[in-house]
Amino acid sequence: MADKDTKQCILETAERLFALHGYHNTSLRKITSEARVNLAAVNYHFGSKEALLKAIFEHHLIPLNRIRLEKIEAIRELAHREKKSLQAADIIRAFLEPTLKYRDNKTGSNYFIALVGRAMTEPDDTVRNLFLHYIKPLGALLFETLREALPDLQPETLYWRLQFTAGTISHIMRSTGRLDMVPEHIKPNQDADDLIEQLLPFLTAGLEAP
Amino acid sequence: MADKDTKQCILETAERLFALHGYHNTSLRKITSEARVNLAAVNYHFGSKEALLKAIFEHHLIPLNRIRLEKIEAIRELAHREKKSLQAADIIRAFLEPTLKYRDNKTGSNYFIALVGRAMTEPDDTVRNLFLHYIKPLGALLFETLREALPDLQPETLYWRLQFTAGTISHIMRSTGRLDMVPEHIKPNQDADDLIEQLLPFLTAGLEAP
DNA sequence: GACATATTCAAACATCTGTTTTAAACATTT
DNA sequence: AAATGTTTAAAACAGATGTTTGAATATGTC
Repeated sequence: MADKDTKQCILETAERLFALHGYHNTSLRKITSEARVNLAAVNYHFGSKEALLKAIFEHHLIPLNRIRLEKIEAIRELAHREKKSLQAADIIRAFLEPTLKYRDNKTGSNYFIALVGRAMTEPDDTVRNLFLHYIKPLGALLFETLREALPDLQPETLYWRLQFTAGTISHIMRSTGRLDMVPEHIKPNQDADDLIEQLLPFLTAGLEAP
Repeated sequence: MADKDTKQCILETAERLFALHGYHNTSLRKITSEARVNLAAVNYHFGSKEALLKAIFEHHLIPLNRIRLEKIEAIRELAHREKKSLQAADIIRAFLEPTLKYRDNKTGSNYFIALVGRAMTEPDDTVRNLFLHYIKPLGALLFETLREALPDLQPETLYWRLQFTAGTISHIMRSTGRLDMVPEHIKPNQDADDLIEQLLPFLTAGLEAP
């Protein structure tokens, strides 16, 4: 870590620590000591702790969001072009696949997805507002597109079901290791592909429920 | 607030502030100034900030958990006695109803449910471990009971679907006011009864999905 | 009333937080 | 080689945090 340049070191360490322990429970001293750089380096390179978080967000979320937007739009246009009806399962998959596979890539940024999963639930405005800024357009597109796929659903019902879906997905994103709360004797697979195959039937059935 | 006894004042104020802003973002000074008591009163009456949180948890969660356990057991026994098959919807309802209706009661402890919803996602061990201590037996019972209701499901699949369910429910519990992220023009109803009628079909369909 | 106990209060404590400062080291260009 | 801009380093700053202290006040008991 020490041989790479300081800025990148800070970025990667902060990303990991923010994801594991949350934004507020991670002090600049923890970051800099673990990254083996000087404390003042954060304020020098990024300006402030908040700006560091923003840098992390933009670094990952802008490209990730572009992929997700494109995939959803593609599904939509394909259905329009072929005059077929939009499938809720396809829409959800278009959102889930880039998200969960992002966690499995080897670029050393495996922790980012957990950080985003956390961002949604952070009680503090700093993190949540930053997150909302990037996610709102995607939420709106998802709503619109699902509205086409499920035209019989009341808008209020779709609103709720999208909320429920968001709750499920953020919960899964947040959890890096083992999920407590339920039995110990089960060792579930957490690979992106397996997880998607578990999530899709659950969410699709929920969204399409009578 | 000032006329009631100090201990109760602290308890209620802390409960509300913890629920609204999280455990770590709520300082003892915020609590005591809003409750109009002296700063030292918390440590005098409860011993520490953590012990205060524990007192809040025990005050609500022990009776609430007893109700939820009894309801689930009742559903189970009823099905056994009448030789009917257990319904996933009934089990989920037995859990949801006491939980969400707890939020609507007038005892002035409307904020507790949000606090519990938050507890699950807190990055810090203090809060999460405390919460897990109280919730684990209930999680185990839910797993067992749902296993009976859905005997065709692989245990791993049920594990995941219970996780997804937990994500949805905690997300809903956490949100006191309006949920951001999706369209502004929709004004959903948040009453316990309406919410349950929205949640039940979604979760049941998800759990029973092929 | 007088004593003992329980509670409140203001002040201080030690520690941690993000940030700033000042000087030194390094690199690059002139 | 001197000058300039960039990066690191140690120290200090100002503010917030949970907790403790010791005196003052209230409450209850004989």
